Formats: sequence, structure tokens, C-alpha cells
Amino acid sequence: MPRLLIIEDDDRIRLSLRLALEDEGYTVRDVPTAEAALTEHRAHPADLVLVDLMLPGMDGFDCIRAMRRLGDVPIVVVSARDDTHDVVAALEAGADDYVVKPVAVKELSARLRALRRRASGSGEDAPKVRRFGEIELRPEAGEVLLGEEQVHLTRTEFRLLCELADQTGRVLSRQQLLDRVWGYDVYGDERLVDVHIGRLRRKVERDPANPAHVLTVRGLGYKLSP
Amino acid sequence: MPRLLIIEDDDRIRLSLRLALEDEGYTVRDVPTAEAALTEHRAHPADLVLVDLMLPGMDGFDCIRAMRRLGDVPIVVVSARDDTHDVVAALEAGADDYVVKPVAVKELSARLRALRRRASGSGEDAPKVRRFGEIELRPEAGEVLLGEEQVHLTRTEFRLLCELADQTGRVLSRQQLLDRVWGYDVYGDERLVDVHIGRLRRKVERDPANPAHVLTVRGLGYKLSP
DNA sequence: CCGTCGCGTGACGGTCCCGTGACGGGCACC
DNA sequence: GGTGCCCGTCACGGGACCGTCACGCGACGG
Repeated sequence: MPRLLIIEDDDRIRLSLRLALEDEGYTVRDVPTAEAALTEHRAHPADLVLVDLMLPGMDGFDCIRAMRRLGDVPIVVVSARDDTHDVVAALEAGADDYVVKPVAVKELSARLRALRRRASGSGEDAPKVRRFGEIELRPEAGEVLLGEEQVHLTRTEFRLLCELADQTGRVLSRQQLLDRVWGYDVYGDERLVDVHIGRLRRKVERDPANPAHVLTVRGLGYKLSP
Repeated sequence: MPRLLIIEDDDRIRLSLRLALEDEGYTVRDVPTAEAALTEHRAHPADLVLVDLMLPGMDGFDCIRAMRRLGDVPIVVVSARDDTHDVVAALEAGADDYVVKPVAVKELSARLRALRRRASGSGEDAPKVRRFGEIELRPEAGEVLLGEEQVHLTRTEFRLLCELADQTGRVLSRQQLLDRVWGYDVYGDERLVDVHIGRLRRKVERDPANPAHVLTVRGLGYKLSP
């Protein structure tokens, strides 16, 4: 749930933007002034910033520059002025995009998504690797480490581990695992899961007979304990 | 000197964009069709792409999607249509920005700068020499060294190695490799990849039967291990 | 304490995936 | 026209992997 900060002095516009973008799935904080925005952003850094240029007190350009000094959060300007000079000045100040009021919410939302997609790359990379004790799972590389050494998993074992990892701590029934790992049309022997769980344990558990992470929940299924 | 690729079928607009942006310091290549753009981009990847939506043959949306499959180069749409639906569709297809003709060059240039600033973090610039054990890859010179001695790779083998190197450690499926090495429109036999992987191994691996770097991930594809 | 149920595990045959050699066509260069 | 070089296709063989089965053991309930 990405956090969005709206800086806009007009109450009606601020509210309508807020409602529209909350519908799009953002967690929105809105403030009427640049000063309040900086305080808010320092306290709760946002993932995206929407800023009006015409603000009382510190104006939008200064606000952008101040934000830039705090970090490299994506900034979109929403302005009533459709003027090349303003666009250039805002972008030079450090904004990432500039849209003109009245804004089409669909377009604004699409621009925010595009920007987030672009920004997420350079931002602090989301560590795709997941750890469970000594087990380190790297979906990108298709490999698994047990402590320091790499262990080789077959495709089915790997998927099985991934599915369990996706629902860490939760118990998954054999049928659920059949659905997710093997496909939706498999109604075969549920014992198949047991066999692969066993094979998986032999590879990723120090003591396969007394598993520390790939655990059996008798009568229900299996779970991965962190 | 950033490389810019312009895709625009109108000769006059293409030329004026080219001249204006060369003034801004870009090294410009321009083409009239999406097909030509894809060929050009595969041969000489650009740092930025400017694309018109209304193109003869493959349209701008498909062009954007095809570009996206090749890499994450920043893409700016320049269109005569000022329509929210088009903006949303273009951004959803993978574009980064959308400006409406007639464009103010100053604004376009500022938007390109803002985009480059944002993208440069994740974008891999300066393709330097890369090493993988005894394998030394020099994309600029188009040559590969195994230990001290230079080995001759064919064009296809070289591209294959480069694509794997660009995503070191990550598994690439046969289809992904077909897309990036052979072209987006190849739906032919995926086994083709296997053959070239084999030929590549014979040249860059000390023991081709037990490859140390060009590794198979059974059921998924291939990866290059560092 | 015993029967039953659920689960772990070893063995095995079949299947599919991948490596490889062979072959013909296209292209550039001589 | 000849001659390599390179590429794409095909077929074959081997081995990794998968699914099934059967057996045995430990956990529960009566």
C-alpha cells in the first residue's frame, strides 16, 4: 500500500484528489502548505508526492527543492498554469512530472504508476531473497542456500518451497499445495505432496528427521516456520 | 553523450525534433517505423526513446511493448492526440511520459532530463569489461577472452553471452532469450537456444560438459553464474 | 495395550528435458 | 562459381526428475 502525500491549499481540490487516489489504493496524507508537508514527510516519508505550485507561504518550487534535499522521492506537480516556463522550472527544481488541472484521475493515476515503476528500480531495492534460519531462498536466481553452501532443488521442490514461503507460518493443506504447485486440474493422490516434502527436507534441513522449518501439521498439511 | 532514438513517420517533424535535440546535446538516431526502431535499438541500444503513437504498420503501443521486452530504456510518447485514454494506454504499455504535439522543445528537453535523472540510478551505464571467472567480456571491443587467449564468438553467441551477463545470476527462460537475442517476433523452436548455448559453452568453458558459468536451470532456462 | 490412521521413506518405471552430432541452406568473400 | 562460415532444424540418446506404490513407524483414541 504505497503512501502518497498531497500538498494543495484548495480544500475542495485536496479532498477530491484524496478520495480519488484512495480509491486507487494509495494511503493518502494531505496537507495545505509546504511547511506542513516537510514536517509530515520528515515524520512519515511518503513513496510519492503530489504538489501544487501555487501555495501560500513557501511556494511549490521551493517545496520541491526542499523535498529533494530530504530524499529522492518521486514528485509530481499538479498545477493550474499550463505554461512551458513553469513546467521547465518545476522539472529543473527536481520534479518528475507535471500535469495540468483539471486533471483526469485516470491519467494521473497512470502517471503515478509509471513513475513508481521507474523509481522503484533505483530506490532501495526490495530484497527479493528471503531467509528462514539457515535457509536462503533466491527466486530470481532459482537457487537455494543452506548456510553457506548452495543446494540444488528440482523445479517442483523449488516451487513447493516458494509457495510455503509465500505463506510463511500459515498451514497449507495438501490440496492447496497441489493447486498452487502442480496446477489447478490436479486431483491426483495427495500423498504426492508428502513425497516431495520429504525430498525437500532431505536437501534443506540439517536434520531431515527433525525438521526445523518445513513442518508437518498432523491432519492439516504443512507449513514453513520462520 | 546520451543516445536518443526518435520514431516518427512525418519527415518534417522527425527532422525538426532531431535538430532541436541534437542542439540539446543528444546523439540522435531517427527512424520512420516501429519495425526499423526495433532493429536499430537491438543493434545500437539507445539511452532514451521518443516515439509517436500514429505509425504505419506496427503502431506506437505495440512498439512500446516490444521495446519494454528488450529492456527498460526510458520511453517518451510524443503524440498529436490529447486524449486521456491514449495517455493511460501508452503509460500502461510501458511508456514513462506522454507529451502532446506541438511540443515546446524546452519542455520536452526538461522532461527528458528529469527522466534521465530518475532512470540513471537503475540504468546500467558505461558497459565496461565484465569478468566471470576466467571469462572476460568486452562489449565495446566485441571480444571475449578465456584466460589469456582471445576466443572468437559468432554474433549470435556474443549477444547470447551479453544478455546472460546483463542479468548475471538471474535465470532467463528460452523465450526471454529468444526475445532479446533473436528478436521479439520469433516464436520458433525454443530448442534453438539450446544449440547456441552448447556452441557457446564449447568456446568459453574449460570443460564444456561440466560448465562452470553458463549453467542450465532445468525446466526454467539458463543463467550465467559469476 | 492395541488398532487405526496419518505420515515418512525407499524403490522403480516412465516421461520429459536437455546435450549433441549431423545436415542443408544462406550469405559473404574470394 | 567455389568455398568457408554461420545459422536453424532434426533426431537420437542419456539422464534427471516425477509420480506411484508399498512398507513401516509413530501418534492418537478407545
